[in-house]
Amino acid sequence: MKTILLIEDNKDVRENTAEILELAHYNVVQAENGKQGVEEAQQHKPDLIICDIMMPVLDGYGVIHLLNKSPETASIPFIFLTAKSERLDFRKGMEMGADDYISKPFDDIELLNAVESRLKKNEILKAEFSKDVNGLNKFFNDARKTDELKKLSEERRIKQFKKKETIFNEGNNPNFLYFLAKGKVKTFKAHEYGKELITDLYKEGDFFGYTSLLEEKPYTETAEALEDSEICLIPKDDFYSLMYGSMNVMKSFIKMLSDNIADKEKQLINLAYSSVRKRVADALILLQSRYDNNKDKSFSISISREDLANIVGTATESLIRTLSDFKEEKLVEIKGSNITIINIEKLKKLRA
Amino acid sequence: MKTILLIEDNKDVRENTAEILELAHYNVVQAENGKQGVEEAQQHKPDLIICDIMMPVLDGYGVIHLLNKSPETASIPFIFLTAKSERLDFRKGMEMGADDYISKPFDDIELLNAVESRLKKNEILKAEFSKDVNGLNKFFNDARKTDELKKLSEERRIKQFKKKETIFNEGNNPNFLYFLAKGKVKTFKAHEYGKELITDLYKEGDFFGYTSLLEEKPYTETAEALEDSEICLIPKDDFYSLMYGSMNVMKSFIKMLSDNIADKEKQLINLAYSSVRKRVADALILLQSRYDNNKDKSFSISISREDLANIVGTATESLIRTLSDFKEEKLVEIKGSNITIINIEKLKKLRA
DNA sequence: CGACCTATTGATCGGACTCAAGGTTGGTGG
DNA sequence: CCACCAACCTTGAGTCCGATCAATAGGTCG
Repeated sequence: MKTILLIEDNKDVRENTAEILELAHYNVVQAENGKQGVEEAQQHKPDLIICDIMMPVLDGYGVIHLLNKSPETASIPFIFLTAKSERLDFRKGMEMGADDYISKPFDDIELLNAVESRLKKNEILKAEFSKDVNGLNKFFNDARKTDELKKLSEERRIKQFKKKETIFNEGNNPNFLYFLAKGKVKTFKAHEYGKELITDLYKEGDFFGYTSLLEEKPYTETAEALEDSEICLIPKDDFYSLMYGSMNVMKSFIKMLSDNIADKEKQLINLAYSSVRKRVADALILLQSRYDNNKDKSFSISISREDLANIVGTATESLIRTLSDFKEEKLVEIKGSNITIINIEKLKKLRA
Repeated sequence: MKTILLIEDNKDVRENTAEILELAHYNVVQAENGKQGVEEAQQHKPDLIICDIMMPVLDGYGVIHLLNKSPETASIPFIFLTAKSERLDFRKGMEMGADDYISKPFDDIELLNAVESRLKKNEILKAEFSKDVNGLNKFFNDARKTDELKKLSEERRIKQFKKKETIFNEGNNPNFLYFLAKGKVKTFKAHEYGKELITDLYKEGDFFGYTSLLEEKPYTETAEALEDSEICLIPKDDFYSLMYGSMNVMKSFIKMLSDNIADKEKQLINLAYSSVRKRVADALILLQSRYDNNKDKSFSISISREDLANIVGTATESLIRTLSDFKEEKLVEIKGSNITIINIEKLKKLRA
């Protein structure tokens, strides 16, 4: 059940409004002034806040300003309630980050509509889009379902790519966001002849190619299918209108990008100071975490030695020698190009 | 002179409004329907758009939707003009990314106020916050000047840090955004005893420590003063309210973070496949680009060999040998801990 | 001026790269 | 269905870059 925090100094209005909301099966927390409201918000983490503007002690603007100070409360949908439907008020409220506006007097329908549409919008974004790329994907998937743009997704071009086929090239100008419907894809940067460094690996359900769209610059990497794949090309315009259409979407992106930076920095220090042996262990664990879906059984993957070497950032031969060592130490099993991880725990200890 | 695009189908209203704006010394481009308006927007790149909602051919919502499709036009401030001050309209408009709302009939003052406040807000952000950290800094500086939060900046704590003093530690929880008023600072990740990798270098006027704030996680790196420094500690709440307060700020951040990722990826491939010699050349160029202010004279910097080695990601001795080579090749001059770059061109060729 | 830190040079060692060759695997066409 | 080819995997030997250890020289700060 959703919790709504209602901040309103007029007792009649407050109780009336609360009643309407409660009849619609919301859990309502009431506060009779701004200061109390802020405290309740911090304590209860409501799903939505409805707040009067003119109040003693601390007015509505003050409330939103204080709540914006912490990321936790800043992302709670915020609806202003005001007696005078004056434009100036409204403008100030919107600038400070309110999501909606209801002017008194209002009827039940109007109130509930605003509340519901706001909650629904936020729902999409709630599913913690932080950790990793998966977050982004979930976000896109969900967004597509509800967004008005969904009609566009139906016109999406689906293209087939053969194993080893190039999807986009370093230096090209980005025109699409890519969605991997089926298969596996790698993105890499080329150095000299034959030397690549794989910057990312994608699996079914992943989106890729968005960093260059965000930078509005040519691709700095090349994408290639690791196996036969089906890929949807989503016009960049759709991506942009989705991106720039909502503050919450942007928040998710900022978080995701920061995480990405942290990852790369970790990778940097490993490349600088860790031995190939450690880095190979790391790469195997990365593969497992990315491609393993039933965590119960032991994980195996078919990957070319060259690709694996390019993840680690070493020569193919060096990689193979390390893998052979791992085999002797009974950490992995090898059958052709297929690698099975037997002892993930030992591998994890090894990489540190 | 600022250019304003006015999209309005009613001839009287349009010409009247245009006249008001022209009297206020704006350059006004007129369009009499949505379709034409979009074309004009793409062609003229106006500084602001005022647009009616109800229009034949293509209505105001259609206009904003189309403009949002391209980053160039998406960032132009957008003001809706509407006859009916209905909440539903307004709500829809705001959701689609309009920045403000003016309802007809309006008087001169109201119109001009809205226009000016919007232009001013955008001004702050216009200065291309892309390329590098400098962008961020400029942004913060400008933002501080105009933002209502400026009063808070006066209560900021200024702290003195001695050379080699730690500012924050890996694993600590972030509570501040740091502003380097004077001195030099490095951030680095530690690996084993004595092995560090410098992830960033800051100079006077730079902000740092924001990635961990964005991630809302403990620091993944340590910050240390390279020389005696003066640093302002800005409470994280202030940072958050600034961040989450505006869509444009967030856009700048997204761009900046994407650029940062691209940088790190470049660094990654260098660490993986380039020789120490190349990487040293690269590091010297980095130092020059970061710390050189009068580009005419040859650039010199005083930096410990250990720190330089930690930028490159190599052992101190290896770095020194390479530096000695460079000295013999007349690329640099060395006096104690002071390094002067003599031939930057050759260095640049070398690093590739 | 002495203690301590930093820079430099030398010698040695080892990890990882390169080149080379032989073994496997899988796919294709006869 | 088999033979053959190409691509890939694996192992070996040699080499070199860069790390490490050690010792000395140069600077700096109290």
